[in-house]
Amino acid sequence: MAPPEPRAEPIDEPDDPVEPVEPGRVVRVLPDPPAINKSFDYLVPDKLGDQVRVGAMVRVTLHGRRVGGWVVGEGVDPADAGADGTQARAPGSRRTIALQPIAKVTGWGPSAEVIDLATWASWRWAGRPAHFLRTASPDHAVRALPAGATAAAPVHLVPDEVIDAAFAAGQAVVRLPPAADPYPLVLAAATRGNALVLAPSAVGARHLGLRLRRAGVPVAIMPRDWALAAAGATVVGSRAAAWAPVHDLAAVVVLDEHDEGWQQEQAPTWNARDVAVERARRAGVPCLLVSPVPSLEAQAWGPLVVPSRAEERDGWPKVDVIDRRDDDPGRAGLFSDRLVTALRGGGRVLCVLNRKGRSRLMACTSCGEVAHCERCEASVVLSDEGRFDCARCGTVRPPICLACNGTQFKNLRAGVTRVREELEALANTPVVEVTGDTRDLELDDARVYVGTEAVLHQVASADVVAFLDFDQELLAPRYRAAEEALALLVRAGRLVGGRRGDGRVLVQTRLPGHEVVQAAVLADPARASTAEADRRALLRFPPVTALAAVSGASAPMFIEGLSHAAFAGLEILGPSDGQWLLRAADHATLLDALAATPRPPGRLRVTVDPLRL
DNA sequence: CGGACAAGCTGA
DNA sequence: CAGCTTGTCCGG
Repeated sequence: MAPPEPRAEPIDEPDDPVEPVEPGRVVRVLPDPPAINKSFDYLVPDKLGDQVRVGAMVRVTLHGRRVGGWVVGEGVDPADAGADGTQARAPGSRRTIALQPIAKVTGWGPSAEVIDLATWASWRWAGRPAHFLRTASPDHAVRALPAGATAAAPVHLVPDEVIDAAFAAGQAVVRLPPAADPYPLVLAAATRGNALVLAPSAVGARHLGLRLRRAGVPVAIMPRDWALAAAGATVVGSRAAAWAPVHDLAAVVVLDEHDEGWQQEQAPTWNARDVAVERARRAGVPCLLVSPVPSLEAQAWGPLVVPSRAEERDGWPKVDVIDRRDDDPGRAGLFSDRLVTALRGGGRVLCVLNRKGRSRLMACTSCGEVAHCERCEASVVLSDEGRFDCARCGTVRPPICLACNGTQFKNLRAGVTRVREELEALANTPVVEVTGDTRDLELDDARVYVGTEAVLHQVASADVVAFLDFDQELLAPRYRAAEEALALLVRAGRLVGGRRGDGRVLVQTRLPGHEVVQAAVLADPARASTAEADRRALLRFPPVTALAAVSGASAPMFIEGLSHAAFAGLEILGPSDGQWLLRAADHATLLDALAATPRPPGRLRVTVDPLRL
């Protein structure tokens, strides 16, 4: 033996060599580093016996080092080892394993229900269970749960046939217009027991929670009140709260279901709305998805409950459409007379100009029509070969105006900084520029703002919201562009209020007849969604199909394995820019194929339900 | 993840 | 062939 060199760090491990284990409680632990995609069995020391249960967060020794983990199973028989789902123990190998004891119990963690949900999510978004369990875990160790909150105090509930219809359906998509207050619906859910209520922004969720609390409802506001949520209360939060513990789940409500923020941007691209829906399904409790502009996904999921025509109309803003085809397609295009009047009118004006991305728009010099794809309506760009290329569906056509057969086109674009200066001159007042990374400094000083859509998030209210170039939203080369554009109008509508007030939304466009514009003008979202549903069906985009994008260094090998197995109903498209696209008629076909294909080592990025292609 | 160990690359 | 880098495997 080498001379005992003093160890740099004294690790206390008195019971080093574990002897062949006699009876005792054994639990299965999933280590916390997501890369260890495997669970292991551990012994429960007697003194920890009362704290170790499924969902407990523990620390264990793995390969000589301490890692955190979750107890995901109990009462396992160590004889039938091979602890994980991915790889069964080699047949014939009968080796007994010297089990290590659990080193420490950190505290409470996600419940068995949420652990099962994480297993489902790892299939649904091709991710690691540890990733979801991390999201589902408290940010500080929870040693003990507080006393469970008692039943809600009596609350005055406004009888409302929309609410009744929604809950009667068990699962429903509730279409409430932008200016409508969803609070009565949330309150109705909370009076049924411990509800899970999700709102897209943390601030909005907090306000909602405080409002419920004032009404006497016991409320846990996530992520701070994790322990209270686990003990029993109505749980309110934003995206991560889809994973909150809820003691005796009675109902699920997702507000602004259409919001793209529900989906996580990096893989696994899980969607909180879909997690909430699955949760409600598993618990057998009512689930309501609320939105002024229900997504096609939601509409494919559940029945639509709609308020009266009059109520819905009142909840949409007055929308003025300004047809820019009448303008000189050159410089004056961004500043219509109507806009100038609004700028000089005295109220607070927000001007929205999304200059993100490289979207170059071409307009016909003779008639002003924006060059767009004849197949899918997206804007097209002039390729080096002198043809129009559609970035969305790939259709190529000769550069001829679809409206007047003109062959001359002008490149339209404007920098936001110059626009700010011009607005300042036109309005004769200081104009503040707001972008994604603007801090909320002297924001309320100004009367006129200009910026990307961030301006709609950072300013609380306005008299006028003007979209300087709405075509950029309508024609963006993303397959969800129409839904995203309508969502912007919803946001604008909330800032200016319903049509009984004085607020207005100005839409400058060369496509005044576009169904998204018409949907807002007529307060009828169905106009947009029926047109969009047809287009998606034609192009075989979700929700008619299910998609996944595969990229990264080891993508070629993964794709090879996938195509070798020749899964029925799975299409493999690409590669384009090093990215493959997988398409199937439904998620089950797509995800079962992904799950059945071994992952090669190396970087592999699988994006299920990509928002852009 | 991170340690163990095996298989390759380099240098004299 | 030592000595080091790079890769693959595996953990209870």
